Amino acid sequence: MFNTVIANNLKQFRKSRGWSLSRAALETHVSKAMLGQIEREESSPTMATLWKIAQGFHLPMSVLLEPHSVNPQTLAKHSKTQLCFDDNLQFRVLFPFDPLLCCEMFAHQIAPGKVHLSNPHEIGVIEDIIVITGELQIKLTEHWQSLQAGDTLRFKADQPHGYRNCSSELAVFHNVIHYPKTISDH
Amino acid sequence: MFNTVIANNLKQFRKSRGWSLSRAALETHVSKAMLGQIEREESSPTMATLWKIAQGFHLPMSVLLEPHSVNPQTLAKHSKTQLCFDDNLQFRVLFPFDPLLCCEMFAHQIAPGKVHLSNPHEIGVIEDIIVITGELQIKLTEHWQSLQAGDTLRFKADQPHGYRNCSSELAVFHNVIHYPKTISDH
DNA sequence: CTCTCTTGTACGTTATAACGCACAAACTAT
DNA sequence: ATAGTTTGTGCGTTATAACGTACAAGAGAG
Repeated sequence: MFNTVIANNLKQFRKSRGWSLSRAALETHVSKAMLGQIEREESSPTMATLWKIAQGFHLPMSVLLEPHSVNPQTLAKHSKTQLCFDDNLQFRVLFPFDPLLCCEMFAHQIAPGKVHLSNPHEIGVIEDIIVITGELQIKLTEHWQSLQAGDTLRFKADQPHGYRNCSSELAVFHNVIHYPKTISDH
Repeated sequence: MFNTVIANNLKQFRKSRGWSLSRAALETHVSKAMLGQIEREESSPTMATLWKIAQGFHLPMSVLLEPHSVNPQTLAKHSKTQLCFDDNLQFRVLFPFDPLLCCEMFAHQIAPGKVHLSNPHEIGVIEDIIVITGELQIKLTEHWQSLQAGDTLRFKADQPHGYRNCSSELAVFHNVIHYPKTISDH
């Protein structure tokens, strides 16, 4: 269940920071005993507690809630991966989320005539678009704008946005998602 | 705080479904009284409870957790820029250095038979390579390795490294340079 | 109109999250 | 080697989540 994801993520981030339970308790204002319980999946934390933990680690909530494989601090290499199909937008992971860099990267393809509308990310998330081939239209604040191959666009992704391809050729673009490094900016 | 986000989202989705608290309780196996408490922000739900709610509404957790506020604005947009020439490596800026994100991004081209050796960056700098077209060889720790189009590589750039193109076609790759957060003056 | 059903809230009870503290084991310094 | 400090776990206590139930108000049916 979901408590496993949180337990693994909390353990991973605490270890990568080199924090003891006591240090983490000081930083998060959640008791050492409770942090231990969460890591051992002996308790399901409330949202308020999870929020304190995320604040203390200066991480967005989503990072605590998403399943992660362990990302080593050493070199990472990825060969061209299989396309995944998600509605009208095909994608593959170029770099999975890295808690140190607070970003992840995808390569997307959108076929002629297809539209994809994205749900907003949490506050503070910024996205980069780099058009590789074709022509991509992107919708921001209810307004569609056109990007050519070689164009780039950076926008706040904590708002609804969308992609579509009105041309007659496949559009390929890369998407870097930057997560906020601190939550205290809210 | 975060309970407000959840309260608003729960209310919104329940209303849009036309579900009463009783119906939602049946679907989610969370008591009517608790759902009401959550919506009125009188209680901070545990992750286990939230999971049941998401399941009952057939929604991913993230939809319950993300604020749906509108914060529209394009941060940066760049059309295809002019190539610069730097020894054997041609480049153009995709995104200039951003002190908030602590990264910058370039598109590079290296012609057949050319080699480029880079001096080490300061300690902590990490580089991403995304090969767009052609075949690129990259030298790390005195060892050349080959990357194909679609491959990615992340490495520590605070050590000597190099690029070369041994093929008969132009190689194009993108390069994201992540600077450590503590050295945001670039 | 009256009667029945539905709805959301309040309240007391039960279950469990979250806490402070003690302590054994491990680690560090002399 | 010993002494002191740190670490993570277990336990009992406190706080609160989650529950079932009662009920006033609202909605719908006849």
